[in-house]
Amino acid sequence: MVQSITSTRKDQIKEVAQNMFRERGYAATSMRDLAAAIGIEPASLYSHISSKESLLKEICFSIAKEFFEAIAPIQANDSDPLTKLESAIIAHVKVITNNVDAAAVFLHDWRHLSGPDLTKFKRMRHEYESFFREIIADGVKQGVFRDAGDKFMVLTLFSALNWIYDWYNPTGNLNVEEIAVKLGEIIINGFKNNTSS
Amino acid sequence: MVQSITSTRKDQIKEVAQNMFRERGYAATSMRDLAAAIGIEPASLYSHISSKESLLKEICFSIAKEFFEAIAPIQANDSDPLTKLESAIIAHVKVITNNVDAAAVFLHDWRHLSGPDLTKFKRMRHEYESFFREIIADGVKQGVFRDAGDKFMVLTLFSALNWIYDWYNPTGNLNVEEIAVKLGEIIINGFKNNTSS
DNA sequence: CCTACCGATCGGTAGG
DNA sequence: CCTACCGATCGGTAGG
Repeated sequence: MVQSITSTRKDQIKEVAQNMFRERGYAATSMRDLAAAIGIEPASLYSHISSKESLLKEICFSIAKEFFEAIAPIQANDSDPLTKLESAIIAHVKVITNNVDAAAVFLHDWRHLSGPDLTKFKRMRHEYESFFREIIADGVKQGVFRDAGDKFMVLTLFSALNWIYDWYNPTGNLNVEEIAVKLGEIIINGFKNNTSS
Repeated sequence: MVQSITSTRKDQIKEVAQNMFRERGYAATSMRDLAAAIGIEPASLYSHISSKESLLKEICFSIAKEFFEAIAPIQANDSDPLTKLESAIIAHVKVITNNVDAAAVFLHDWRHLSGPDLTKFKRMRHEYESFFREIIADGVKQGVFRDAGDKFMVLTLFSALNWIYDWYNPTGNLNVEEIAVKLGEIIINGFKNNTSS
């Protein structure tokens, strides 16, 4: 019913959809649920979007863009693997905590994309992960990180980072910066090669 | 069509359901999909189960039971927090990797439980997490773990562990034991208080 | 375990 | 953005 001043109706649909998709899942959210939450008739949604899946597509790809933009400055920069990984972790965590709903949809409901969108999504995700994998591989090569296998380490890294949306509470007593830094510390400490220290 | 010798039709339904729920999600899996995969008519499913949700319930609670059984011997034992956490992590990871499908359903689709089952599920999960939280709190108190806040640490711990179902491949080149131990090492190393070393 | 079927709900369209 | 509506599919039951 109430529409914020800066957002169009389409943005509002996207926001409400993100929230409902996160809470109930894409498949379990009907267009009727969505319309009711916004306060319009179900059929009216189609004046702004072309299909339920197109809505999912937009959510997934716009948050993907945020992830890439967040790591771009780090990619450009040529610091050591440790500093680089630390910045990348913080950047990644910030994107998630600043967009919990969209991040949850991105991390789960992408499965419901189909055809070329699904293919494109997987390609992007792989590219994104490669950035982290390379930093880790460099760190291992330079002896700063223990060698647990870079593939395994990336998986562990994203495992630790990607579950945040499940428990992060924007109104809780930990702020984004604190979470990002603390989480980064724990993981990096876990990766560090301290057999030699 | 083909029914394994040791399992009843009901077990078979449960197994196929676990797999389909994991792959497509509970809401996106229809009883018709399930019946087709088994090779019987949709209506015939109801000779063995009472409803779609009861199937979800059985999956969620039987894996919950496995989690509790896995940590029971560790609970009984009174070793130091470090050893205890290590064993608990390994036990937890083993349950997940030995039951990837059920674990995925347990970790995600429990949301679709309702009424008293949902309440009971949440209570059990909280109890399970408390076991880990206490070990961590002890470790922090004794100075073996850094103090990042035990609530935050448990969240980080489960974040790192619970995503495994998403990438673990039973036919891959890492076996369960290796994954469990390596993952445990990384996390515990991350928790360790090495400012004093 | 099957045939036959139910009411409810789904995503989406036509036409204004 | 709404009214009116479509064909398809849903979980599940009756009765054998």
